[in-house]
This record gives sequence, C-alpha cells and structure tokens, in this order.
Amino acid sequence: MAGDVMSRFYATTPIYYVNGKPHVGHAYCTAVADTSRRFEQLLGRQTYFVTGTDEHGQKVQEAAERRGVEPQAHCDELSQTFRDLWPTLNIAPDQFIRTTEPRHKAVVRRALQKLWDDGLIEQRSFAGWYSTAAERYWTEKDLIDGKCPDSGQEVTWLEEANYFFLMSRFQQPLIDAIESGKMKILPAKRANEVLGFLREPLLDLCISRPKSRLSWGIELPFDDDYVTYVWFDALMNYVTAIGGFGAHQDNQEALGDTGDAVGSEKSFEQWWPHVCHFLGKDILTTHAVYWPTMLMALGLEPPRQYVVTGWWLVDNTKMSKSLGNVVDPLSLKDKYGPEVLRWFLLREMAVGQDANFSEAALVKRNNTDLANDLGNLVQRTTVLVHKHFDSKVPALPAGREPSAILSSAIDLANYLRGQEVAFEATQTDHQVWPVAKTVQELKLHVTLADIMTLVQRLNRVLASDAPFKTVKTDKDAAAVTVYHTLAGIRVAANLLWPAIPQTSEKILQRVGWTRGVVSIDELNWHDLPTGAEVPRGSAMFPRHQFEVEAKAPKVKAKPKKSAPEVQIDNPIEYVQFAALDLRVGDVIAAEPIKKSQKLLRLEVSLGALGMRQILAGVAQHLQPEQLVGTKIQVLTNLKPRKLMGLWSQGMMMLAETEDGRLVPMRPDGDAPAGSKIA
RNA sequence: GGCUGGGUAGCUCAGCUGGUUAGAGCGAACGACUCAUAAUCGUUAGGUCGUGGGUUCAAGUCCCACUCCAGCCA
Repeated sequence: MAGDVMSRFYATTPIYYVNGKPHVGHAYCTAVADTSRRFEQLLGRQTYFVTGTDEHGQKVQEAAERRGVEPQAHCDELSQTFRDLWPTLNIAPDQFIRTTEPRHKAVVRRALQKLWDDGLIEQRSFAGWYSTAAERYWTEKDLIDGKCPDSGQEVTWLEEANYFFLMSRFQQPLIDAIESGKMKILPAKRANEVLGFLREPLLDLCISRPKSRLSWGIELPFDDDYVTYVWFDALMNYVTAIGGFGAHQDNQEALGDTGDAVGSEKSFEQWWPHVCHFLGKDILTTHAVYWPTMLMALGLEPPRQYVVTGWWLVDNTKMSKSLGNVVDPLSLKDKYGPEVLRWFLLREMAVGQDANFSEAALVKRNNTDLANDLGNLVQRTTVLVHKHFDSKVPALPAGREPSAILSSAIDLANYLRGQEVAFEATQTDHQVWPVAKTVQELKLHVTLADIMTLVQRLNRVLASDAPFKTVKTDKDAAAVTVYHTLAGIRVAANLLWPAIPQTSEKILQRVGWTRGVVSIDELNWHDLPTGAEVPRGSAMFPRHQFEVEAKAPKVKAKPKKSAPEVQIDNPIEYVQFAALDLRVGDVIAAEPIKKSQKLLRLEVSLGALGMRQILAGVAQHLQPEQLVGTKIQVLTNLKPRKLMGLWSQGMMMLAETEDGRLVPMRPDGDAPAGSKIA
C-alpha cells in the first residue's frame, strides 16, 4: 500500500484564535498532532502537517481596540508568538497558515461565490435581541430581566438581513457519513455526541456579519456590505493550506518551492480527504458539523478522521489562559526542557480524555520513565562499552547465542514493529500491541507505554545476563549481551522518536548509530554495525527534585531495633491529613435550633475566608453564650451538608471525653480567624 | 429538564460479544544485585467490582430501580 494515495496523512491542528496567548491546551493539541504525524512517518506514510492562526472576527477586533492597535498589527504580533512557540517544543509543522493571508481570503471568497452560484446561500431577514457582549442574538424568552443571559449586558432589538448557508440540506448526508465510518471521530463518544446533536433538526448557518457591526473579516464576494462569519472563514484554511480552490498558485508564491506538496495543481486532490483533524472538544460542533457540510456543499469529501482531545485540569477545573494560582505548564519547558514536557503531556494523558496537570506529576514522569528507565539504561550500557570494549560496539562472537531473556527482547521489538512473532510464549507482564495498531487508534499513551516495555526488558536483560560479571570470566558472553543491548536501545530510541525527537537522536548517537531515524520497516535489530564508536556522554535526563508538601516523611525507612514499637490503628498518609483544611474561627453568633435538641447554629468568621454557618451537635453540652466571642477550630473543607433544613458549611472540632462530654478545641494564644492549623 | 457515558485495589485506570482463584501501572513493603542517574531486577497487595432487586447452571460483564459524577443539548 505504500506510496499510494491511501497512505497519505494530512494532519491539522485548529488554527488558533489570536485573542490570547498560547496556553497548554494549544501546546498539547499541537504536540499530539506533531507526534502522531511523526509516527505515521515512521510507519512509512507521506505526511503533511499544518497549524496556524485564526485572525478575523469580533473578539480579535475588540482585543485590538482594547490595546489601541490596528487589528492587523495585533494579529501579526500574536500570530508570531504562536509561530515562535512550536520550535521551542520541537514541534515541526510543514506550514503555518494565517487567515489574513491573501491566498486564504481568495479561497474563502471563491468558495462563497460557488455556494452562492449554486443557490446554497440565501439572504434572509432576521430580527432578535442582540447582545454585543455575547456576539449573538437571543429570543425574548432567553433574556433574563431583559438582559443577555450570558453576559448580563444590555441587549438591543436588531432587525437585519443576513446570509445563510443551507446547512440543513446536508443533515442526512452528514449522519450517513458518520454512521458509515467514512468520517471517523475518535474517541467514539464524541461521534455519539455529534450524532446526538444531529437527532434534532439541523438549522441553516448564518455566515455573514453586517459591516456596520463588524468590519474585521473577509468581505462577501457578492455583497460588500458584509463580512464572512469567522468560523466559515477559519475552517476553510484546511483547504487553502494544501492548495484547494485555486490556492496552489498562491501557495507557491507564499511558501516558496514546496515540491509538489501544496503548490501544484494536483496537491489538493492528493491530500484531500486524507486528513486527520486534531481539535479540542470545545470546538467539536464547528468542526464535525459545520465543516463537513460546507465541504459537501462545495462538492468535496468530508474529512476522513477527527481526533478530539480533552482538557488539562488542575483540581478538576479546566486550565487555560487565566489561572493565576497555577504554574504555567508552558513555562515548565524552560525549567525541565521541551522533551520532558512533551513526554509528560503525551504519556500522561489518554488522547481524548481529561487529565490532571501538576508539576509533581511531570517530575515523576521524568524521573521514572526518562531518567531511571531510559536514561539510566543508556548510561549503564555505554559505561560497560567504555570500560571493557574499547568504546566500540562489540563484535558478536561466533557461535554464541543470546540468552532467553535477550531473545525475548528481540521478539518484543519485532512484535512492536508489527512483524509476526510467536510472542505470547515469552511471558509479557501485560498486554502489548504493535505500534501501528495503537497509533492508528490514537492511543498514543499506550504506544509509548508499550515501547517502554522494551526499555524495561533491556534493563532486565542486564540484571539477568549480568555482563558486568561475565566480562571477568567469559568476555564473549558479555559481548553478546552488550551488543544486543545497544542494538535494542537503538530500536527503542528510534520508536520513541515521534514523542521525543531530539533526545531520540541523541541516544542513537550514543549507541554508535549515526544514520539517523529510519522507518519501522527498516528498523532491523541487527543493523547496528559492530566496531562503531560509542561516544562518552553524561546523563541524558537528570533526575529532578520536586518536594510535594504532602510527601510522607521517609525517615523511618529502616527502623532500628531500638525504635519503640508504636501500635497505630488505621494509619493514614500525610497526604490524607494535608487534605483537611483546619482553621481558626471566631464565633460571631450562636443560637439553638428550634426543633433540635442537639444542634446549635453558629456563625463563624474565618477572617479573609469569609463567614460560615456551622451546625454543631453540642446543644446539650454548651450554651450559646459560652461560644459567642470565642475562638474555635473549624474543619472548613468538609462537604457541606443539610441538617434540619439548614446547611452546615464546616465542622467544629471537639474533644469527646470518656464520660461523653464535648469540649471545644480552642487555640491557645492569639491566632487570628482564618489561620491555618497544621 | 432531555440524551449519552461512567462509578472496579490508596491513586490512575484495563476488563471485548456473561464462564476456572477480578487485572496492569504508580505508590507501599520485603528481598536480590552493584554495571548505572541512591538508578535496576524479583516477590508481595486480597478490593461488598456505587446501592438494591432480577434473569441465568453461571454476572463488574445482561435487565430494572435508586444514587452519585462527567459530558452534550435545551
């Protein structure tokens, strides 16, 4: 199949909207696309990878106005920050496209003209309550107190004519495309979502904005009082980038000589529809509904594949531009290096699901996967070469066979490469799949984990074959082990190249392989030439310290005989303790609750943290007067609970004596309300 | 409110069309080794598989109800 059209892979990211700076969501999606295309490249497919910026529309116009600059100047600046970011993450798009480029505007206008000529765009007048803040119309019943339900801002009654793309006509064809698998959406739950959306009648899409409201856009070719709706404009970039709708000539001019990739008459039909759109779940509808119907209307095939990524969360909250309390993940590339960040993003998150971001987790990934497993393997192996084999890849002595464990590593490598290997016999600890399979399913985290099993297997080989021992008694045996370990490292590094390209290339050098990364078909274990120089080098992945405050003290690791035995019932980790938010509170008010014999209702001030209502079951032990004006200890992050119809937003800490009395825990000395107790 | 998907070991999750003692990774414990970045290798984890019913010779695995969570839609 190699070489034919089916083996092409055109990867796109969304073109990012320039109303803000790049954040980890952008970086993640682009890194996945980059890695995915590199894997496809390894698998022998022709690939092309495009990213860029989306620059028209109201929000950009406003952002520019706020900064007091021209929209174009604003776009130039922000677009550049995106363009400059990718190389620093070792992300290598083939093309960076901007929607304000003439070549793109021309495509949008040609496309609109065609739809207009074909009667697939209609003018309709429309009236409704328009909110400038939300940039949309609302119906009467949407309004809350006569204001915009989203922004709370004033709305104005507008009546205007607009142009509508007759999207509704393509509802059934779209459903068919999804159900038949012609248009594949991963993960499957996202396809379900789209189908769910399509169970309701699909409306036509308003694709124009009157210039009186918005000037920053592409003029409609058939009515220059209007500009194009930003999504219609933006989505077309996927066509422009590969030379569709006559863009190939402009592409040639704009991009220089790209071979026949995107600048020839044939480039578009070569690449379309063999596309894989990577996108975040927040823009699923535009991509999986608007876009394919637009394409169908234009007489083109819908996209072959979508990969919908999830969000990075911090404390289960979406992380994007504005979270002042959190380390900016992107800044961690400066602290730990781009490859560590890439590895973390790709290995930690299952494509399509959400995942939690933390610096501690990143450091752990670095230390366990990269430093301990991979980096240390390279180090310990090459050191043996330097010490015992004259810094050269040892020759394979005749008549010596690799050990069983070593053979199993070779089998594993070939299995990962997709070769038919009787592999089950060689007990793997867990299920491993050929790289091609998991890559096609976009389970990149699984792909990487699977490749790492090869690294682990090689570490096992060293422990089991013990060349550092045999070298003293049977140097040939050691030579066999060391040669194969080097060869195995080469295979692993080559397979890991899509995720950590720079490091991978360094590792190849370190094991005496100077011919660069090869495709998976050519990745023969035994190709590593003997006698090649093995250069000296330092550790590739330094271990990092990142002390989580909640880390349990490790002091008691080796208890001495003299250590007193302490019986602890139900011991907990420090983490569990740290999860409790205990604070000093001032009791401002206290009163009994009518129908309850036990409960007192307290109003407690936590200083800067505000007031809390707390129901405490102490009515039979304490009078309200004994509490008002005093300080108590409060567990503030206990899940609020309703008792006797009242919310209790915390718990008062009490000592329960053996005879059943409840005694309030009171801070000794002067601790202000809100102070943390630890 | 409607639809969809979930609730499995401390944490993150696998468990396909129902079938022997419910799995992996991380963490933890213990042991081995000493070439290596105090790295590596091995052994160990006994969890009412959200709750309650039901179908079946047999159910995390199918059905019903309940509950909690997430997503999509309105």
